[in-house]
Amino acid sequence: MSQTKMITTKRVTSHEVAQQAGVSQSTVSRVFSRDTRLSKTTSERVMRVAGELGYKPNAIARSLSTQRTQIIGVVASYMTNPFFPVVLEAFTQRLHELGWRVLLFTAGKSNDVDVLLPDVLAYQVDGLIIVTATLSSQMTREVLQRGIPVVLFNRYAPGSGASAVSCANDEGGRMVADELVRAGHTRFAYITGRPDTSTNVDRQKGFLERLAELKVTDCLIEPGDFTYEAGFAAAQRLLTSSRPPDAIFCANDITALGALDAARKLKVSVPNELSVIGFDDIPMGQWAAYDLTTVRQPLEDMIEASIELLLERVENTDLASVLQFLPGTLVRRGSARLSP
Amino acid sequence: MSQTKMITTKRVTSHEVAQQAGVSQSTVSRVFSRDTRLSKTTSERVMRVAGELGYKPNAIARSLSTQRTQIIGVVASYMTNPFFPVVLEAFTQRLHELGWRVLLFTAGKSNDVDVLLPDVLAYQVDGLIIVTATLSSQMTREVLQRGIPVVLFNRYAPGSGASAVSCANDEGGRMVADELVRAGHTRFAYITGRPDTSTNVDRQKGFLERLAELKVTDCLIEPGDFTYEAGFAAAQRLLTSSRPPDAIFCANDITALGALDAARKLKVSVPNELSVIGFDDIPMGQWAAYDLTTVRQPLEDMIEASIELLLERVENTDLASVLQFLPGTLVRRGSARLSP
DNA sequence: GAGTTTGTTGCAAGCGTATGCACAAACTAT
DNA sequence: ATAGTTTGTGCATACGCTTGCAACAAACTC
Repeated sequence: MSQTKMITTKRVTSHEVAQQAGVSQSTVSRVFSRDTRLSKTTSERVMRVAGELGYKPNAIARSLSTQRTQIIGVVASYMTNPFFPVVLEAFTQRLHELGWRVLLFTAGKSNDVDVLLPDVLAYQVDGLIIVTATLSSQMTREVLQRGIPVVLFNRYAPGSGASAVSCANDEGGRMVADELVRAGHTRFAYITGRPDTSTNVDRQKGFLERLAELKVTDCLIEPGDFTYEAGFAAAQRLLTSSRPPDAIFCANDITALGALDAARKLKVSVPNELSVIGFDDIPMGQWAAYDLTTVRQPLEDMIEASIELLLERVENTDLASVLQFLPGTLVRRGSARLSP
Repeated sequence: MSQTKMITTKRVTSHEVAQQAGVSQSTVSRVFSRDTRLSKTTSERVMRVAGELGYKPNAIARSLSTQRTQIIGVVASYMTNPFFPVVLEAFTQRLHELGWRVLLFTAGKSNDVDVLLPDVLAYQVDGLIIVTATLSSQMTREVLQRGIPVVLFNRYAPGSGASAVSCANDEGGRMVADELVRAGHTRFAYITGRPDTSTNVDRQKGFLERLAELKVTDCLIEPGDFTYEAGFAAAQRLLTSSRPPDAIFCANDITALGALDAARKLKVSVPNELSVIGFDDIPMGQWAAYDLTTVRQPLEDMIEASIELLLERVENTDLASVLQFLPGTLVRRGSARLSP
């Protein structure tokens, strides 16, 4: 069908460079793969000719030949939560610095992760980073069986065979409980994220466990889904109830911002009448309008760890999977009362 | 060096499927490229065997053979401005639906667009979408010379040979001027974005031109850079000056949010004492804390147009480049006074 | 029943690069 | 001078797939 005459396009290949430079194609190839045992003379001549012709090695052909694409697949979505774009940008940037390319996939309403995974695999990615959603265990198995290492970021699935890097979410939840109790709060609430995520489960678990240890039993659980809107609605429900809480821990920052705006709308004074604490430490938390107290995830370290874990396993497929939890730190700002 | 024994990994190729199914390799290939003239019998048998063996066509090999990678390169950065993540997600999603993959590149401090472009090219992308930053004209030329169509999103560079899709920014600026003047404002200000972007230039130009047409000459220009922090600082400077404006037009929404927070901090009542209007219509503008009046970019249409423009040119390299401007719409919310 | 058309499938030549092996030239050591 | 070593380059094949061309059997046509 599309038999358009390709008049202009003239891809320069290593053969042409070789011919112009009076060497063999293999020599050109060796020049570009920095093969040591090449005379400076030829090397330079080839480079010069290549430059003149505008030759760039064809990464696709190289991939086919080396059985390595130097491509990492990244699955990320929910870009309306500012946490993910920042993570994505950092990953892309860092991987690029290390000589890897990023093939981006976004899960969404129409396409589940499991649905788009075959496409990921078709492109022979050397490794896979999953920032949003989780793979079905069946899919994980299929991927790992092909010898493609997987790292889950900010989530984990023990026994799946996938490695994972996550914040120590339970510990974070405990820190928040400590902080709020120490500040003298008595009536607590937790606004959840999506209930099927390890992130939400652990934050909630740590929070409630620590509260129990401190002999606090008065904690409402209000359902949310990690969004601003859910946070707003949940906080509104809580604050207009017969016995409103004086401290709210939110499953993530964006939820907390929603909660803060609900408080503002209801003229509930923060932090005098109400403390709100989030989780993530997204840039917006620092904005004057919010000044959000939160648990900071050690993003840089988490990303660095993820990449290291992944690339190690790209090099050596036999390495066992690893779960890694990095500690968060409480960042005290204006949205939560301080202990006296 | 890395001569690890690949014990587990057994990539299934079309040859193996062919052998198992008792047909030739080409037949297997034809089955997977939906070649019509194949008997149902063989077709189904091949499919069944392929399923059993877990065969997926190797996209890399296919790319090499067809001279088409089905990969679109996307350059995007500044993920802290919520506008871009949303755009990126939409692009990725839509392109995936249409059977294309996205290779993501982020420009940044260390790597300019021009620096990472060679890498983009090495992977033989079939097309290029640039969401952030602009290419140097030299680079654009080099890309286009290779027959790789380029679409600039939300920015343009006339005469570069690259197509572009953008909001009618000047018209948007004019709409804002109209709205603010009609509401009875008299002392205006514009907080700029990065001055070297078409986006900023056009919004400013339209705004000022329309003000001039309406016989308004009193408009301060305060430098910004499309960030919250710059908006906050600029608004603070403006509002604490000897003769503060009563209406501020911001180069984009995130700047406007900063301006609103500055006003809040300085106890300047919005919209009574001050109107603020942004540009983009990011989701956060709807939040209760801001309720931002703004010019909405027709994102869906812009993305659809970009993709159409790009894919057209992937099919037919000879098509001339096109600049396309889609009209924005004023979204009236609470941050700007309404006309009486 | 010979000639023609139609529908299926196989053969084989690429696509652009990497790399083991062979070999010539230039040294080093006897 | 000879044998052994090092250094630099080319040859040829492989990577997994697509696709033009040809082969062939089956189904028609007259």
